[in-house]
Parts: sequence; C-alpha cells; structure tokens
Amino acid sequence: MITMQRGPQPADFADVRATNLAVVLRYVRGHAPCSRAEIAAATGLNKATVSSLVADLIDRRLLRETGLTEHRIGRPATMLVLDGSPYAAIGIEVNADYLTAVAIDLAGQQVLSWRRSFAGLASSPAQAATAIAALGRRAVNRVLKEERRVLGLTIGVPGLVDPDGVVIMAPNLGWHDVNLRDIVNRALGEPGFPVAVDNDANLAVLAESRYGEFAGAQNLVYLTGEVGIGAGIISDGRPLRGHRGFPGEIGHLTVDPQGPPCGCGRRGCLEAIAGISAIIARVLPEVAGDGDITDLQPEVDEVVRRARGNDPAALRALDEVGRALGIGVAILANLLDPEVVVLGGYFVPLAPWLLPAVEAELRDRRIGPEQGGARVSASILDHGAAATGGAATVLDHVDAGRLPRL
Amino acid sequence: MITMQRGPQPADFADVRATNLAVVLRYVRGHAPCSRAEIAAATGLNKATVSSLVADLIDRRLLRETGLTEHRIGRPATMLVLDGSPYAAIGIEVNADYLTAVAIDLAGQQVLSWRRSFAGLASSPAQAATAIAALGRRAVNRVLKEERRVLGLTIGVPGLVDPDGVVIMAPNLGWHDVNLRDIVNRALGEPGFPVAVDNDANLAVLAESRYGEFAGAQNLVYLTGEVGIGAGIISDGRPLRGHRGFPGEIGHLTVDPQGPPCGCGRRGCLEAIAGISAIIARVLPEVAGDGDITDLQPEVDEVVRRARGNDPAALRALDEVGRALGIGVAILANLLDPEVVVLGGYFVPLAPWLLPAVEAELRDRRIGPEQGGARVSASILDHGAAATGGAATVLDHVDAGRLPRL
DNA sequence: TTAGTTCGTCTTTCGACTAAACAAACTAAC
DNA sequence: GTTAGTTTGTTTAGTCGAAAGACGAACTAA
Repeated sequence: MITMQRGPQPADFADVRATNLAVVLRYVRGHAPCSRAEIAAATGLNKATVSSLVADLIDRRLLRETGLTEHRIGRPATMLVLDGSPYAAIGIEVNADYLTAVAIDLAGQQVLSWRRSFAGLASSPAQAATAIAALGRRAVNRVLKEERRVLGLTIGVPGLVDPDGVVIMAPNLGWHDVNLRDIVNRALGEPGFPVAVDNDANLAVLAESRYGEFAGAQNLVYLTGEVGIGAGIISDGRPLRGHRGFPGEIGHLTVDPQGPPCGCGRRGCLEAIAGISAIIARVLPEVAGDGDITDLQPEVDEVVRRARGNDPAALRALDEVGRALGIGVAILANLLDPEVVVLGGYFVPLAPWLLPAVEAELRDRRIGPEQGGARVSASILDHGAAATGGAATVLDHVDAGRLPRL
Repeated sequence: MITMQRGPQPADFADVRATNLAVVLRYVRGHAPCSRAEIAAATGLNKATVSSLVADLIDRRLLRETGLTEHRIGRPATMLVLDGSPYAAIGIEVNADYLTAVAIDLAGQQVLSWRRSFAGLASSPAQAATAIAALGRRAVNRVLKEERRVLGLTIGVPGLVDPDGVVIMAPNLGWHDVNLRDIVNRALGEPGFPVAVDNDANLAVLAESRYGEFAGAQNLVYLTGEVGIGAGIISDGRPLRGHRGFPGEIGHLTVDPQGPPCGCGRRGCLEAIAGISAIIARVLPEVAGDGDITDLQPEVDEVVRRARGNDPAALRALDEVGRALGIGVAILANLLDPEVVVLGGYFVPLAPWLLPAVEAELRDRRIGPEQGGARVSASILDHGAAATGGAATVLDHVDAGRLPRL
C-alpha cells in the first residue's frame, strides 16, 4: 500500500520503480546472500521484475553477484550481496568539548571514526563552523581517496535545530540562530552532496534503532546523558519531529520539588539530579563544580572507580540518581510505549549501578498489562552515536528509493 | 514520492492508481468546487489523467459535477464537488457512564449523533457488547434508511486495545482481555463492513486534528477528561501507536507525592487530582462519592454552577486542579512539541476556570525559545470526539486510496 | 464574425509490472 | 551414463496507467 505525506503528491511509474528498487535493496540488506528467485518469492514481485531491478542495482554498483551457489536440487542460484563499497555517508557530531566524525558505507560498515577536541563555548559560531567544515573536508577526502562517492553529510548539534539547518539555540555551545548548514556548505565550496543539520538526540536514537543492541526496533527512546538530558524518540520507525522540531525536552521535568536547584530556576529537575554534573557533584562533593564545562571524563572515571570499590556513599548516591532517572523513564515509557529506553552518553559507564534503581522505579510505575512493557538498557554505541546517526539519515534516503544517479 | 511501511512491500500500478485517486479526492475535499484543469495544474498530474481519475471517482459517486461555472475568458469549467452522501462511517464511543454513536458522511458532515446512558461497570463485557452492538445496529439501520452505504464501524474504548480489537484492559469498565471486535462483529451478524476497536484518546485526537478548532494540525495532543485521564497523540499527522499500541498513559503521572490516594495504589496521580470524579469530590465534598459510576453530568453541571457563581471554594479547587493539569500538559508539551494540547471530555465545560492555571503552569515550565510553543485549548467537539474520530479513521482509509468498490 | 483563451477528451507513446514459456544447470535415481 | 525432476533466471507477449500533445468545444473580447 502506498502512503502519502501531506498534500497532493501524485505517484507515477518512476515511483513504482523507486519503491521496488528499495524493496529489493532492503531485502538483500536483511537477507544477504540471497538469490533473485528468493527475492521474488519473498516480496511477491515477479521473477522477471526482480531480474530487471537487480540488474539496475548492479549497474549502480549497489549489489554484487557472488559465485556462491547453494548445492540443492535444481539449478544453482547466483547469490547477491550488498555492495556498499562505492558509496559512503558522513556524520559529524558537535559537542561542548569534542567533535566526532564517522563515515559508514552503504552496507552499514563503519569506514572511518575520528574524534578531535574542540572548544565549543570558546569558539564563535563562525570559528566552530570552520572547524566543523575542516573536519568534514578531511573526512570527505579520506572517503574519496578510498574511491567512494560521498552521498551526504549530516551534522548533529546539541540544541534546537530547525528543518532548514538553522541552529535556533544551543546553550552548551552558546549559539543562537546560526545557519550552520549554509555556513558549512559554503566552507566546503558547495559540494555535490547534501549537507544537513539535526538535533544530536534525534540522530543518536536513529543510530540506536539501526546499529544498537535493539537494532530494528520501530519504537524506542534514547536518553542523552550529558550535562543536560534530552530524549530522542523513534516512533513507528521514524524520528518524532514535533511541530517546531524541538521534541524530547525532558531535562527539566520536576522529579523532586524539594530537590537541588536547577539552572532553569526551579528545583529538582531531572537534569539537576541525574545530569552528569549533578551526579559528579553528588558522588564527589569534594570536587567543587566551578560550572566550567570541560571534558568530564576523568570525574566520571572516578565515580566509576568508587562505585566499583563499593563506596557506600557513592552507591547510595547512584541509587538515588537511578530512582530519579527511573521516574523520567517511567513517564517516557507510559507516554510513548517504546520497546526500549536506551541510556546514552555518560550514563553508559554508570549503567551497572543506575539500572537496578531505574528498573525498580519503572516496574513500580508501569501501567498496562503485566506481561511486556518497555525495557531499559545502556547503549552499546559509545559517544559517536549521533555522528553515526547522521550518516544513517543519509543512507535512509537511499533505502527509501532515492538511489544515487549513475 | 512513495514511502513504505516496514518490510518488503512492493508497489504496482494499482498503487499508483489508488494514490492518484486519493490525491484528486483530497484536493477536491480541500478546494471544492474546482475544475479538472485546476486539479491538473495544482497536482502536477496530466489533464488526461485527471479526467480519467475524476471519471472513476464519479462512477463511484465520490465526486459530483455541478452546473456551476466560473465566467472567465475561455471555455467554462465544469466544477466538481465532493459527494459524500452515498457513504457514511460510524463511530461509537464507550464510556463508563454513556455510549455515543456518531455517523459522518464522506464529506465530513455529521449525519447522526446519539447519546445513551450506559452502566459500564455494572455490565459484563458480554452485556456491554450487546448494548454496543444494539446501538451500532440502530445507527447502521438509520444510515441505510438514508440510502447510504456503511463503510465501517470503529469503537472507541477507554483502555488498552491491541491492533486486533481485543480490549486488554479497561479499568473503568472492569474489562480484561475482551475481544470486542469479534463480539460486536458476531452481534451484528458479520456485516459487510469492517469493525475496528481503538483507544478512545487515539480516536478523539484524530477527530480534533480533522474537525476541531485546530483542524489540519500535524502535531497535537488530546487529553481525555473523564474518570481517567489519557492522552491521544498525533505526530506528523498520524496517531502515535507505540510498540504494543498503548501510548498516552499519563493518568498515573505523579503530580504531588503528598496528594490524594489513587486507585493505582500511589498518591497524587494526575487523575486522582484532575480526573472528573476527583474534581467532583473536591468541589462538592457533600456528594459522597460511593464509587459507583453513574452519569456524572449532573454533578459536573453543579460544579459549573458554583464556579459561575464565584463560589470561592470551587474556584480555589478548580485552580488547584488546573495547576495539576498544567504540570501534565507541560510535560506533554516539552516532550512532544505539539502545536496545541486540546482538553476534552468533562474538561470542556470546566475550561473557563481551568485554563488560566493550566496556561500559567505551562508558561512557567516551557522550555525552548521565547516565541512560539504549544498552546492549550478546550475542545469544541465535546463528548462525541472519540466517536467522531472512530468514524474518521474509516474515512481515512478512503482518503488514503482504498476506495469502496463499486 | 473572428481571434484568443481555456477546458476536457482523444490518441499515441512509453515505462513498468505480470504471466507463461523456456533454456540452463544442477541432483537423484535407475 | 542416461533420464527424470527441480530450480533458476531470461525471454516474449500482454496489460495497465500516466504523459504528451493534438484537437474539438465553449466561451469572451474586440
């Protein structure tokens, strides 16, 4: 069945072809190696049609025949596999303290993963864009050197991003109304591929739904565990966008009206209790938080060390944090009914001590039938999740039938 | 562009035809009266194609030519209008204290709206299904008497409903694992149209997005104001379904840990404060709630009377309820970024006294740029919203290209 | 009356899928 | 070693639906 976005949007033969090319491509992605006959049987397409589609995809170097045949009765099949190598997509993740660049090929293989430090707050948007563009250009050149075509570049930013690539607001970078897409596009000298900008949580959750532990989940929520806490939401396989493009703002949920003060002026917000700075302040009271955002990894490592050493104060603090987080997770679970809520960022190393409390709170607050319900899990993708997700958005266009032209 | 649901789902000519029929149908729905040439120009379809599509739609009596022509230079156009009259869809809403039946024709005109009292908790599921089926049959007969074909019947239930029409759990009706669709189907004697069951909030929000004050909004949330409180969510123009089909469970959000006890065993849940029974108990303490759910309209009327008479206790109570509601609305607004949060059910008559507090709380808790943000509004559809939405889901199938066969 | 404009249909062409026949390549069994 | 049976993938003919453009119809303006 064909569904339509909004508005009058007629279909023609080209759409049928694109749809069916995508069907074959995705089938092979999921079932490689497989034969033409198998594709025809599974998809319901005619064998002749599949042959024609496969020929087209081989022409575009998206599929490849392998000599492999299964030794069964009858004529042996020529097996097909995805050939991701001629194309790659690039994702870049901007954070307060570092940049990450990731490139993945059409088969989903990571072909490049770089991290470089970056002084987000200390840079003007123009300087930052220059740094981002420089990293992007280096990634592009690397990809080109490997004889791959670049299909697109998507940049993840921790803040509110509008659909045209304008960063409306990014507090941890100190940005307001920065048209990052245009700036990077110009800095790259109008490259032959599309540049996009999106919210980092949106991209991270996309990465989770593709390459995470629960890859393939059509409904999942990702909680960023950085200084702030945001949620990325995949609903029915697609990112939830909202009216203005700013969903997932859960950081200032009031968890405990008598809790610690938050930067927003209220008390007991989720991120004032479970944000990484708050966790560090709670577990390591002697490390006076001076509010300056630097790389927090050393402090997080120290928190992990104390927890591992069964330091009672640390364990108690992490349990309390886990309970607060559990309240937020339970709200997400009841409101959105995801298959899983994935904890990301700095929550990952702390997960062994957070998860029991989170799960207890969730069990306690879960509505609905006894069986089933949302699970909670720590991400297995580490900090590059948003960058990987950025690259994945580019590949999604191909999977949806917009094949690169020959 | 053709988008695909999950999995291999090839497209063929029939899909192209269905898509384009739907494009024309929806264009006429939005721009009637209009000519074939106008449709062709606006949609990009060829004039000949439009003629063919229109002929098909006229054959199925979905469109009608009017004699009206615009008197401009050139050959006058034959204008087309939607002809909803030959078909109607029926929606039935089940509540703890009443049933509502609504029928709307393809043009969106309400052709029938009935309400009858109903003792939800006092009836066994079988008895209830009999009552529902009886109401459905009467509605079907009325529609048939008007020479309309029934396209489908959708039943809205306040509870968790799985995609096969099984009511997993409906606390306010006392139901568990009731296959309502099958029961009603059988009670109707296997009618020639599809019977579906869905959550009432899902259906109500659909009605809001079609026929409410904010008709056309692609992102909106509806809060049911009955004994329980649930949220229906439209995201990107489509209902949010979740993994198991049970999203929108916001009723047991903890608003005030020291608040009144809730049926779920916790204290201060949103619906223990802002559910209609809670409101009545708070404003009319002398009306001893005996837990028996009957038609609450008289009590609600009395609450309205007192508020209108500026009874200080009533005003204070409603302000407190409004604040609690505002906390819930703010969470929804920040998490989902809707264009508007619509209050439904018994909230509607109370809206003049609830909204100020809700809006104040929302303003206070809103994250994001100063300009914009979600609005709050009382529904103009009143109690039949879920029933109307049920009928609307049926019509959506037609709008999506599944035309009734000749 | 004539020129100009717009509408909607008709005819042809083209692209994409389907159905069915068929050749190719293999296994199994006698 | 031959033959029957099975499966693969291509070929050929056929169908369907949209696009393109010509064309007649119906009107206004001059």
